[in-house]
Amino acid sequence: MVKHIVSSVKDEKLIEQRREELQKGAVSLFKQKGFHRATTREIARAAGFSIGTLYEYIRKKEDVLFLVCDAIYDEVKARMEAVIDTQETSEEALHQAVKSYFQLMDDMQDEVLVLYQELKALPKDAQEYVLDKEKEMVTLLEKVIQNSYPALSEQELSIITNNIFIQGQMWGFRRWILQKEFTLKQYTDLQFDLLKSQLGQRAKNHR
Amino acid sequence: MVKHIVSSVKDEKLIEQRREELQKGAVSLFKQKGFHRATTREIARAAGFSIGTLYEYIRKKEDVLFLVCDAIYDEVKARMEAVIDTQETSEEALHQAVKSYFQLMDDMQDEVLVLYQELKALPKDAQEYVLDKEKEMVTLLEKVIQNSYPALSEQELSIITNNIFIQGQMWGFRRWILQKEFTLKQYTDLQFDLLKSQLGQRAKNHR
Amino acid sequence: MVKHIVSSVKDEKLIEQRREELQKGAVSLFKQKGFHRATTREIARAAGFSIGTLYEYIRKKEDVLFLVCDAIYDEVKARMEAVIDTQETSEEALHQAVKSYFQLMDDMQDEVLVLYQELKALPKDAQEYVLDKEKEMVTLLEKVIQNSYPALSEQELSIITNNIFIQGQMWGFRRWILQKEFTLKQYTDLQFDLLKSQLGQRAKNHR
Amino acid sequence: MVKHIVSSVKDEKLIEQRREELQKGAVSLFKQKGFHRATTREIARAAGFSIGTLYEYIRKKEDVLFLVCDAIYDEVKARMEAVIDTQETSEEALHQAVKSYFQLMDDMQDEVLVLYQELKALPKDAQEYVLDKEKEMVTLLEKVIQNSYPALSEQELSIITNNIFIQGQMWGFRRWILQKEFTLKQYTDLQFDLLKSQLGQRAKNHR
DNA sequence: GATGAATGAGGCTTCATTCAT
DNA sequence: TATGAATGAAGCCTCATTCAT
Repeated sequence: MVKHIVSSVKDEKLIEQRREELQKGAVSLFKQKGFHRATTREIARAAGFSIGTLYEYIRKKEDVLFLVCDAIYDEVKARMEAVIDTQETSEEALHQAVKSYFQLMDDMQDEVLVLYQELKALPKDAQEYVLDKEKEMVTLLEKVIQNSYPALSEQELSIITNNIFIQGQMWGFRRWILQKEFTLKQYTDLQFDLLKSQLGQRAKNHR
Repeated sequence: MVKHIVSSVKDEKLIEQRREELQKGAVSLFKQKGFHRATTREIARAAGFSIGTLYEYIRKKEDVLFLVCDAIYDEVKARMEAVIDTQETSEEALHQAVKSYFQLMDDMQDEVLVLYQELKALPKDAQEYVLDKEKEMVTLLEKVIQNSYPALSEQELSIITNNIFIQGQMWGFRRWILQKEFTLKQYTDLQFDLLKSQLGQRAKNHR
Repeated sequence: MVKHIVSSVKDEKLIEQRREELQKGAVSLFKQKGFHRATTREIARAAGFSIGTLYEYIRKKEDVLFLVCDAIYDEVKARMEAVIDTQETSEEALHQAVKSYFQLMDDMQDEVLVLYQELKALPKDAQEYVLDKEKEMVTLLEKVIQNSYPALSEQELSIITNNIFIQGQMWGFRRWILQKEFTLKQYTDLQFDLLKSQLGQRAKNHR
Repeated sequence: MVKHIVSSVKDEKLIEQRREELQKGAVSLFKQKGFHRATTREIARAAGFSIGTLYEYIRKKEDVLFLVCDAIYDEVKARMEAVIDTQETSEEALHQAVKSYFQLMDDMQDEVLVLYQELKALPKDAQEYVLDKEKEMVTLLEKVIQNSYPALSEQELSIITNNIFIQGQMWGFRRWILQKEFTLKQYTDLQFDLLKSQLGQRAKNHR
């Protein structure tokens, strides 16, 4: 459970449950109107409770945003961990990972969009807290790449991972252009091909 | 001049001038607080005139955002055109273009950030108008790449261009991670190296 | 027991007990923040029970104020009666009475302050009920003065008594000025001296 | 003009004027319902402007209370100064002063009541600021008394002045009892008589 | 009897926009 | 054309009170 946000309700189980309802509702609301345009009353209604009850579980409207961002990252991360094997060392494992990651980004485009748009509306400390979670996700990808191509220099590994990571996010974020030109499969295959060119090259160089 | 935004002032010269003051002020304001948190009064003050005068040159607060986004894209585009040679066909020309583009994204990180954050706050039609300008920028990069590597398939060209375009924007947008690990030069060199791996490979394949 | 406030609890003993806890907590709370700024939740907590339980013993927040004012007057009155002898007729008895009364006002400054500040927040009928208790206290003082100086006219007696009564209350209420200039003993002695001048004079006149 | 409260309006004259309207309306409102029960909208309406305009001249609801308290003290003080001659040394001058002061307290009972009830709702620093004004009023009375009875010790002078000051305020504050028993004239005459007894006595003692 | 989660009316305050000067 | 005072809709949040457990 998120320790950072104070609730006036005592029952921890209930807090967990209500906050989940809250996130669900809020994400779908923020997708439509964004955080700033959503009113607290709308947020409450979207979550299925009254404005009074909303404020039993948060202190400020901002807290909802934090909850949402936090939950999105948690879900993304959980699903990445479920789907990505950090032990395997084959090129095929990397292929799998990239496909899974891109699929995940496709599934969660709206959530990722919310993240991109609203993260900066959080107070600095909350931003950092949330971005730390992002780093863990990047690290996950990084491991997989390193397993398959252990010869990469630190910087090469880092920049390649970042590129992949970003390309996944952009699939949803720049859907207005990318999804017009490519299907997800095409996008995935093309990017993986390009990735292999880079990695193949690097592997040689470092041998 | 932007035709989309109505002003009650008649003198076109004046409109041009005032709107430039307006953009300048607004960008620096939006950098700090974002569009939603900036009040119209603050916008007016940042531009150096009164709230009443502000409303002589715009109709709604949203108009300011449009003006700003539009101006940013115009500036980015102008500077790209100034710096990128779409005639040259050498690999070196591409290298120059990438370096220049990344340098530009470094110069204008704050503006790009504003764009990323606030574009979605515009009404749909304004969004499209502005994104069309972005497409032109992408097209510019695309031409340079194609000049140097004419053998690329349409999709390869498109995705590679998009990747480069995005990597430039992310340099500023994800500065909290990228600029901790890399200097701009390192980032540029590494990305260009990776790009060459891809292009070299492709070039061969298609020959 | 106070008949005016309805409780949903049947057990009279319990009511008595809970209400005492309630008063104790509320007075100390009202001292700090005043009635209006104190929330019912804070009142409940200060009394040591839950918000639900609070509402078993009162009907409205206002009831708490009534309970508190009522209790304060009861305590003041009880302590005055314990300490003031209405039988004695000597000047010394009056001296004793004044000293005791001032001492009491010193002891209960905070309570008196609450009374002064919040009494007007009660509904009219409750105000009257409570002020009747105050009158009894004034009457007590009046008796003592009359015992010692039976020659005073009705109006003289009344005004002198009121003055003493007020001077006692003001010791606490205007502590920010009086308690900077005087110790309680000095204040008491000075006021008693002044009182004697008046009474001595009056006594002569009426003989 | 009160420097302590910020206004977003620039025209100082206007501020002065609007704030006066504000005080007038607010006092009469606070008389009826007290500060806490009066809503900001009621305050605005009582002053004759909209809620938006109200907030052009104050920052917080509390500011209204400050404005009101400050204005009351200013008026009381101005009227005392207009009516009390601090040069004269005759007993008659003192008589005049007391009569005028009591008359003033009669005229301004409601205002004084507001002061008594709500002063504690102000932030500490505002309280001090306002109470300093009260001290000046006490000082005024003190001078008159000292002029007529220069022989009084410092403490005697101080306590006697305080008593008079308080008796004036109480005439309005405890009207429910005092104004039932006395007319203003009676109250004034009786209190002045008592005062003379004290002063006469003291004068002798110190001669 | 005791608890505390749920409720929603209503309070305070902000701020985009208008309009008289 | 420029100004800035005026407006009020609408947002955020609190808190007295209720009621199911």
